[in-house]
Amino acid sequence: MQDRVNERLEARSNTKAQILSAALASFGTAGYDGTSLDDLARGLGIRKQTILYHFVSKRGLLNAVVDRCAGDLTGAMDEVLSGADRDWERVEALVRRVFRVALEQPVLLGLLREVSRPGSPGAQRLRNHMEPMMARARVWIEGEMAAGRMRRADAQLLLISAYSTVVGVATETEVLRAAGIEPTLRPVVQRRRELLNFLRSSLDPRD
Amino acid sequence: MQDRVNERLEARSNTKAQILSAALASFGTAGYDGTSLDDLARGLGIRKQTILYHFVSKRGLLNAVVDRCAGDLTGAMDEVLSGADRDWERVEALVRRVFRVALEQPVLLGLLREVSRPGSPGAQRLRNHMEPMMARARVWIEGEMAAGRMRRADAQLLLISAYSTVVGVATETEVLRAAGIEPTLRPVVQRRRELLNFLRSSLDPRD
DNA sequence: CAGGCTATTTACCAGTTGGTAGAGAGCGGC
DNA sequence: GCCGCTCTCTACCAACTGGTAAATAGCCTG
Repeated sequence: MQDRVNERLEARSNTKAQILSAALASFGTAGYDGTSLDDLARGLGIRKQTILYHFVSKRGLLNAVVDRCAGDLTGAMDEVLSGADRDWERVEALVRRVFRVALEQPVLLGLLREVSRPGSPGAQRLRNHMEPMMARARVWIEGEMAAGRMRRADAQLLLISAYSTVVGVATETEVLRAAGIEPTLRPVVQRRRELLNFLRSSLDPRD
Repeated sequence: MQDRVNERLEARSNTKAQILSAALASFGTAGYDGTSLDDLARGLGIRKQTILYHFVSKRGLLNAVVDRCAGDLTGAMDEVLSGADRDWERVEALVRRVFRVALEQPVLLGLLREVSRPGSPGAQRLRNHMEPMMARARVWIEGEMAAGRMRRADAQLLLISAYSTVVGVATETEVLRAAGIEPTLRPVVQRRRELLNFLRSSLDPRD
């Protein structure tokens, strides 16, 4: 009996999850406007109305996708910000953790890129997710600066610079592919190193 | 008589040029799929069929826009590559020149971003424009390396890294705006400095 | 077995999309 | 005065868009 309930719950989340991940991929590559619900459904072997049943509207689907991605990101950042690392080590851990998420889920980067366009539907929603996390990071950094454990700098601008570097990885991967080069880890690792260097030179008091 | 001819020619290029720049702005902000010919025409106070008369199809319009932008970019690069600067100075001049184009025409960056997505219509066309210029730059850099005037490095990867940094400026501007910060020159200048530092540390033999 | 809930379907719709066909206006050359 | 060229327009269309309404089937509970 309970098995049956589980089975149905699994079946539900299965369809829903499949729609979600297919939508993530499509929004991230073809863009929001470039994605049609009919195509999406066809790709999954279901009818468009099933998508609308689960997510009410195309906009609702986008929101759900954004929510999931933002959750993955803020969750990862949360782990680090609740962790034991301190001072500069924490900054480094944060960067490495975010890059790890990005590398594990390349499609996530595509969506991030698509949705960071101002005026894009979902831009506001992404911002609502990221802002508290950014504010938290900012408060922490500014605290470190005040305590003399980090050099003084514009924390806000620093964070945005870091964020856009991560999104920029998506751009670079695409440029590489467009240039006919199968993307490797190398440029990504290089970007990460650049970002770490930049942050270290801005923040590390030992420099 | 000749006046009349000129007037007509001017009128022609006027409409066509207006369509072109409006399309550039719309493709760069709303994206290709997010741009409708009807809206575009309405914004210009003309009928959609006038657009189609001048550019045959929506795709044709995109191609024309890409051609213009790529022309601006390769033209700028061409100037420098035909100029008097040598060695590292030439690299620096190249970077500064390209950034100048990007700053003078922010919409161009938006289009570049839109069109660098692989699978995007126009991606191939952009590539066809950029490739010869990239190849030329690469040959030159590799020559400098062989002559010992630059340090050895992967010229191809270096160029792509530089290119995606420029495109990344578009991303950053948008992220800034999405974060509610009116974009200023500062982050752009910073990106340019970062890129120059990166290139210098990779190429300048004096380092 | 009746009733209700969940999930998916078929049938349908109004609005928008890019694009075609063709008419008309203004002009210069013959 | 008429032809032909360039440019812009009106009229129209088939295909597709996101979305609504309602039917159906399977399952659990009472």
